[in-house]
Amino acid sequence: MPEGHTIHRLAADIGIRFGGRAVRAASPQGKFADGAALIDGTRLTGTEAHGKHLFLGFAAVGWVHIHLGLYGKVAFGDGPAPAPVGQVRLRLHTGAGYADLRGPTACELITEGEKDAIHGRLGDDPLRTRDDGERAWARVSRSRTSVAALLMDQKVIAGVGNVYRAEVLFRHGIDPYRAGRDLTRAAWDLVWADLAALMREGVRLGRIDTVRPEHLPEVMGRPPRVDDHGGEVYVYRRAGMPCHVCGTEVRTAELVARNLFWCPGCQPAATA
DNA sequence: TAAGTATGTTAAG
DNA sequence: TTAACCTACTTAC
Repeated sequence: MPEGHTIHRLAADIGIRFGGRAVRAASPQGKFADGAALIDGTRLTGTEAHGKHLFLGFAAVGWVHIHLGLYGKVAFGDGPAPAPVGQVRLRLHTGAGYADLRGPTACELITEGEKDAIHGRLGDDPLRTRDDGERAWARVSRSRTSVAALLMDQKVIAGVGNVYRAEVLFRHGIDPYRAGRDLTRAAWDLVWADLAALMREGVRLGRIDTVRPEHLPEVMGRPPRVDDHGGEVYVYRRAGMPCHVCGTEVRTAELVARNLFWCPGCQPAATA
């Protein structure tokens, strides 16, 4: 689940459920027992997301910084909280509802200054209205690194993960191995705007859908995709299967320790 | 029961 | 560049 859209959605959902109220906090699993004890009973004063980082503000204490990593999850429930199931790092609850955090890479209490430092090392986030992609373009346009690697670099662009990376490159017919500096300004502007739109839709739907209406399965005569990541996509995890648009076999390769997917037909390597 | 996999990041070498 | 870490679920034996 966790690319930037998941985190922004969590910031909004936690804000709606618990914002402005005194909340009870506990760490049933024990790994965040000290932090939970400090915020327990204090008021949640704000929530924020930047890229894949989530910040829960408790003005009286500080910020809870959460990073879900690869398999972290938050589960919500209504009513009084039942006995915790599995490894619950942090449980927030009121009489009206609860949220359970499991498996995060990070769940820690930090100061305003430490939070600023995290923002400082993150790049532009397509989901933050204050970010326009200029800083990201400054990095991309000067880099010999592949655009596929740049899109995964949180210092360059924050919140894009393996799914959005693969899908946005497909949607713009960009060869993932093309160097950042070989992208045109116009191509970058389209990629940035598309990421903002796709991810905003991801926040709204709670899943990653990237297939244009004219390529939807009911139009193309193929069965709807059933995949555990939950959305309709062009190339992500479709290695060896025919491209929805041109029929070429989707390829996969490892790039910076992650699985890259692309269609060589729709995203041809530039020829000199 | 064990192994493998996952939308991620960091620290060690 | 490699390994480690966090959890739950699926697949293989």
